[in-house]
Amino acid sequence: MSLLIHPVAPYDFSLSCRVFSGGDPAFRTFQGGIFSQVIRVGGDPVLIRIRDIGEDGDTVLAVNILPGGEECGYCTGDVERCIVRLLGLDDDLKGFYRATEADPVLARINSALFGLKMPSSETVFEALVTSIIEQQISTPVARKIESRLVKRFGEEVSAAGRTTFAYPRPEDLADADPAEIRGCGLSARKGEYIISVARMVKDGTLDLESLRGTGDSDSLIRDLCRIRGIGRWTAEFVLLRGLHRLDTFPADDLGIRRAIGHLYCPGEEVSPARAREISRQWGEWKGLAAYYLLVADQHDWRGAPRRQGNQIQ
DNA sequence: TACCAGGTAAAAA
DNA sequence: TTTTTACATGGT
Repeated sequence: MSLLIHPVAPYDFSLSCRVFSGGDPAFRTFQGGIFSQVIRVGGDPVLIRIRDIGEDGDTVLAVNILPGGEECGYCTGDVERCIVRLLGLDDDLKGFYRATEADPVLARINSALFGLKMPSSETVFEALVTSIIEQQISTPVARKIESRLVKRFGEEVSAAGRTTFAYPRPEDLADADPAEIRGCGLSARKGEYIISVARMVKDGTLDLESLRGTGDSDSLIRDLCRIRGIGRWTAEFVLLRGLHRLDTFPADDLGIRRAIGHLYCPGEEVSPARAREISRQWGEWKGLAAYYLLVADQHDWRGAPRRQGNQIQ
């Protein structure tokens, strides 16, 4: 099975997927121009592989879906909607570029990273688990731990001669043995947070998906912070990655403050308050601006990454 | 070898 | 009320 998707221009597929290169092929990766990940369609896990077959700067995405036999009951429309959300294909970057052109630092970055869109997680729950894993530890370490968690608790899909895994659902983690989560490299404490959130979602106490499109970002952050294990930093990343709220600016984040330091005030320590102050000029696009700054900082303008393996998603 | 890294909740002061 | 402390792993 296959389908074609035409993203809203401008969109640079290869640049936008670079964040996934180095990812575990058993879970999600970008390798040889192909993005691959297991997603759920109608509850069933399928492996999707995406490449850009557009010509003359026009981006057209060809999606290969496995398994692809007639007996597979999925609807390609659902697959398309999922991918559009996953890669942010409907986002219109022109509005962002216009809103930030007065900032000379960002204006330069925007032209270097023209067509970069911010991806999202498939579910809000996934964004929450990822963000809990990333608390305090470095990104490369977090990715390794997450990869172990996915392979241990995610549903397996065998296709194209490879074994891949869907991201664990709440029901996959709700009754997990804490020792096994601990065995993936998480602290016992983070394991408690994850199991407790998974149970609340499973038994219906907490409906994370219903947060989409409801309420202003500040009240969503306040609501999420009531959950044990979720502080402001985690809540803001859930909004950014899980709800694709491009106005959310995680000012407490060390990486963002470091990027602002490098790009706006070299040699200076940037406090969260100072970071917030600088972000004010980006209005409703603060979150996407932060993403651009992180990518620019990591890739050292337009060359090789500054630090190998240090990636955002 | 230590020490630090996209934090958080609980303990101690 | 505000300030420490423990936590996990892997890179430097």
